[in-house]
Amino acid sequence: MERFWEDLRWRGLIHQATDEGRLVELLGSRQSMYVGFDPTADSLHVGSLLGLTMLRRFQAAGHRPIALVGGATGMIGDPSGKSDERNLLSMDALRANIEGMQAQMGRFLDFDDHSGAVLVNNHDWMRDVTYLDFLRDVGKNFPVNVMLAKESVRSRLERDDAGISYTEFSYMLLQAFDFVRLFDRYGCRIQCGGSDQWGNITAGIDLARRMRQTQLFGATWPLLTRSDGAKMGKTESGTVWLSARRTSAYRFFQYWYNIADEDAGHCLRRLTDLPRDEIESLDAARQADPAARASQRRLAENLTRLVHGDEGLDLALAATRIFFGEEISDLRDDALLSIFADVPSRAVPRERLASGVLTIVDALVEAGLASSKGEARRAVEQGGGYVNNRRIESIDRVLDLSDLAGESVIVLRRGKKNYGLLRFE
RNA sequence: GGGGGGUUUCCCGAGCGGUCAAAGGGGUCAGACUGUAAAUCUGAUGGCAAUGCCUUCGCAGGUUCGAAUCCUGCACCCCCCA
Repeated sequence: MERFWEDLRWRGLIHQATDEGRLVELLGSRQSMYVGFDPTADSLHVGSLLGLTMLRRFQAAGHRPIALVGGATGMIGDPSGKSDERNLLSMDALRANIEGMQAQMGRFLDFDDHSGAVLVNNHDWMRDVTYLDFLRDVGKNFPVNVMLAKESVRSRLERDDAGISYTEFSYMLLQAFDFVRLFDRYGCRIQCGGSDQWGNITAGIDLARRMRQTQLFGATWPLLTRSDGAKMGKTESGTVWLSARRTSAYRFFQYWYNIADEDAGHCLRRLTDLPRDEIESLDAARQADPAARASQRRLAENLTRLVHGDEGLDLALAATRIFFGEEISDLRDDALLSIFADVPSRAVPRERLASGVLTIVDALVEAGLASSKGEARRAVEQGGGYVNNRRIESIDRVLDLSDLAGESVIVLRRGKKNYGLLRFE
């Protein structure tokens, strides 16, 4: 079992751990380990990936992973790492979010397997606890002076402009209580989380010592950051989600494919389950020939397959070839429409195409790729107009039925990456 | 309350009776280059049935063959003196 821990260390996944010697010893037998997830949206995102893959690694090593969805704590809001008081979510929104997240976790964890991954919602045990019971049983064990010393609370108290509500202040107690309950129910002795969770994790360990006279353990991974300072999993256009509905497999693939060279090694180690020797040879290849981007490709393929399956990866690869120049022909409409799922499309009567009156200039405007005919004309004259990825040579070009890329779709493009679809119905 | 300055095309900013759809810069968009990076270079940048026509220079009138440019009134902004 030391090998397992050694691997986690090598991957850079261990930031802090309580009583590491005994923890490693404990891992010599089958254990349960839990990671909590905030139900702040109806989909998990790249930020959740680390926790999911951590659970996965434990399952692969023969332990039982427990994914805890914070149905109760989500109603409160974790102040850790947050500079401002958070808005509370409605019950309905929470329920929808939890359902969405549960649906995605099956990709990462085997819930049927003998090592039985478990999904729990802390609302299930919190909803029946009365306020008075909670204060007597749990609150009694929390010295306020210790709570005030925790980083998550202190940083907020030191601000003149933010402060912290009693509600958020209490968050730590709920998460601590979760740990005790999971110990009671599953014998779970280990909790992992991002380094911002250290305070909450140790709070649970303290509580278990007082309430159950038992020793629990915790470990944190360092928060995944990008070398340029930007947050991992964010782009100019927003969060990178794990749900294909929110972020297409193609865009997900592209996010990883475009990771900076300096970040690629970290991501391979922390997020993929590729073996050490392969990662090290990718490191060497990246040094020798960065332009080949072998690391980024491997990373993108590995994660896209994990999150979107083989089908999703195939789709992303097909879309990548097309978005980077490959001519489009002989494709079916459904393939085109899923590849271009993120691209705006416009329906046009089929007669206009058949009767040979649809000029390329009109088509570009119709597809929303130019805001005026003048702009469309300019684009074509400068060589920036494409039909099915083939450059338009003449401003007099007229579209007809032979230009269809699928049964009823023509793909127009302006410049490098602005696509627009016309559907002829 | 008195005096002065300003309001220009996406932004900044020239223009001070015709040659102004309006210099220059930024941004944006294309093209080349490139590792789907950054930088760089080139071109474009009000609309349209387009050797022309229409709309645009705070708003409304006026002078003139002709106004972003001159005059009058109005609105908003800035500065100075009370």
